[in-house]
Amino acid sequence: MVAQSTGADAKNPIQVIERMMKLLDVLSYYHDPVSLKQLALETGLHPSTAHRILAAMGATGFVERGEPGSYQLGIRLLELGNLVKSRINIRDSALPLMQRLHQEIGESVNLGVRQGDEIVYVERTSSGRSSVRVVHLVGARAPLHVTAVGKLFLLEDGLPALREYAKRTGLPGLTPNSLTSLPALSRELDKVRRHGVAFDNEEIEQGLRCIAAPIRDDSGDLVAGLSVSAPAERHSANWAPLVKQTADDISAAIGYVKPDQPAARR
Amino acid sequence: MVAQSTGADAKNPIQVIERMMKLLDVLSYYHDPVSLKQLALETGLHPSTAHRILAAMGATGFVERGEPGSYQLGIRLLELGNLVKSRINIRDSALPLMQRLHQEIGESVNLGVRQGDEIVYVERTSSGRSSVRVVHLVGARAPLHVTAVGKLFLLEDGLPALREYAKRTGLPGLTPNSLTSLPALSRELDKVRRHGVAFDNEEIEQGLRCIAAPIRDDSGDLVAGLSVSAPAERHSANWAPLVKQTADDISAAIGYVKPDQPAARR
DNA sequence: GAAGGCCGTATCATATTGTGAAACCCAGCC
DNA sequence: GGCTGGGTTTCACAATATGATACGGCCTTC
Repeated sequence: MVAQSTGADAKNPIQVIERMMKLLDVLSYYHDPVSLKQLALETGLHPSTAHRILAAMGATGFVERGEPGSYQLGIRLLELGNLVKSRINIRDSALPLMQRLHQEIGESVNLGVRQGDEIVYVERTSSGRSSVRVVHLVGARAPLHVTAVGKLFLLEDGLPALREYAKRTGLPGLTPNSLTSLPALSRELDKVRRHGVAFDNEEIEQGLRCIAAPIRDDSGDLVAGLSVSAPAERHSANWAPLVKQTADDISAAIGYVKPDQPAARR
Repeated sequence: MVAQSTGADAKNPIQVIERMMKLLDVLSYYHDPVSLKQLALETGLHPSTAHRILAAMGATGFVERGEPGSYQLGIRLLELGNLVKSRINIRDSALPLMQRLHQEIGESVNLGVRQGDEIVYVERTSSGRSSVRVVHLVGARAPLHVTAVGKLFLLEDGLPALREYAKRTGLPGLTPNSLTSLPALSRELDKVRRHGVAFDNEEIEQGLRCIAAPIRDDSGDLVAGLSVSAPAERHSANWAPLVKQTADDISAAIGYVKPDQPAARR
C-alpha cells in the first residue's frame, strides 16, 4: 500500500489524476501503441490499476485501444488540442512576457511578424519609463534584411529563397551599415544561426541597434520575432540571453516544445 | 451523496476521471476562461470538488488558471494533440473502414488524394470477391475533372481556381461523357455541393462509374476522397449514403469534428 | 465606513471510492 | 496436455476523495 511514487508530489493532486498523467506521459513518449505491462512497469502502477484507469480514459477517447492490451493516445486529445490552438493568440500570449522583459531591460520590446517581404510590428511595450522612446510604432513596416527580426525569417527560408529575395528586392540599403550584398547577408545569417539571435547594427536607422530572437508555434513554425531596440550607445550585447529566454518562454506559451524534449513532462 | 450524475455511466470509469472529463467538456464548450462557480454549476459538482480536481489538472498543464478562479484548457493538451496528429496516417486509419464498406458493397473501394492537378490513388480494398476487378491500381493517376474524387477537390477550390484549372489544363475529355466545358463542370460541382457526394458517370472510362465522398482532417481541410467504383451496369446510386457515412467515419478517425458540434462529447 | 454578499480556497471527519492481491481466462508454446 | 505470460475481472479492505463547513478577499450596498 501507500504510494511508492518515484518522484515528489506537489500537494494533494488527487492520486488518480497524477497517475493518469503518468500514463499519458509514457504513452506520449512512445509514439507506437504500448502494452499494458509496459505501461504498468514504467509508471510503477499495478497492472490492475493501470488497466482500470486506462479503461476509464478509453471511454472518453483520451486513449485508444487497438489490440487488446495495447494503448495509444486518443483523438479526443487532438480535438481538445485544436480547441486550445484556436484560442491561442501570439500577441496576447506574448504581451505579459514582453512586459517582464521590458522591466528587466528598460528598453522598447517589440513583436514583429512577417508579411511578404517585410516585417510588421504588431505589439510593443508601452511603459513610459524610457524617456527617449525610439523606434517602430505598432503597425510600422521594414524590409526583412535590415531588421533583426527579418533576418530570423530569412534564415528560416534557406539559401535558395534568400537568393530570390535578393533578386526580387535588390537589397536596398537604408544606412551605411545596411547589408546590401548577398554574400554579406549570407554571412550575417550564418552568425544568426550560430547565435540563435539576430542583430541589427544601425542597419535600418542610424544610431539604432536591435537584438531579436525567434518565436515558434506548436508545429515548430517560425511565427514571430521578439526584439529589443535601443539607441546604439545604450545597447548591450548582454541582453541576448534575456531576449532569447523570453522568446523561448513565449514559444512555450503558444505550444512549442523543443524537438529533443518531447511532450513528456517528467 | 451518491452521484446524481446526469447521464448514464458505462461501467465503473473511476468517478474522478469521469468528473475530470465533465470539466473538460464544459471548458471546451466555452472558448473563454470559465469561473469555478460556472464549472461547478454546469458539471453538477461541488465547488470544493471541482476546485480540487481543477487544481490537480492545473499542476499538469491540462488546464490553466488566469485570474484566480478562472480556468481554461491548457497547452499540454495542444502538445498531446500534436503528438496524436503526428502519428495519424490517413491510409492506416482509412483501411479498416474501407474494408468494412467493401464488405457491404462488394465493389472496389478507393482512397484518392490530390497531387497538383491530378488525383492519385493511394489505397484500394483488395479482396478477391469481385471477379471483375475494375479500375485504378494503387498509384494510378487521373485528371481532377473526370474523377469523382477530383470533383470534390475542385469544388473545395472554388470557382476562381476552377477557372484557372480549366485554362491550365484545357479540360481534356477521355470519354464522350467527360465534362469538357467550364459551364458543364461548374453545374456538376453545384450538384456535388448539394449532394455532399460526387459522381463519375463513365467520364474517365467507358462503362465505369464512381461515387466519392470527402474526407477531412482535424483542421477541416479536405485531405482525401473515398470512392467506390464499379462497372456501370452494377452501379447503384443507393451506395451514396454508405459511402458518405464511411467517409465521415474516416474523417472522425483522423480528428475531424463537425463544425457545428464542437469537441464536446455529451 | 461598516455591513453584507459573493466567490475562491483551505480544512477535516466521514464513508465512498479506488486499490491491489489473487483468481480467471485466453492464447500461444513447449 | 500442461504451461507460461499476458490481459481482464473480482472483491474485501482501508486509504482515498468527498463535501459540509469555515475562512478570507474583494466588491457592492447602504
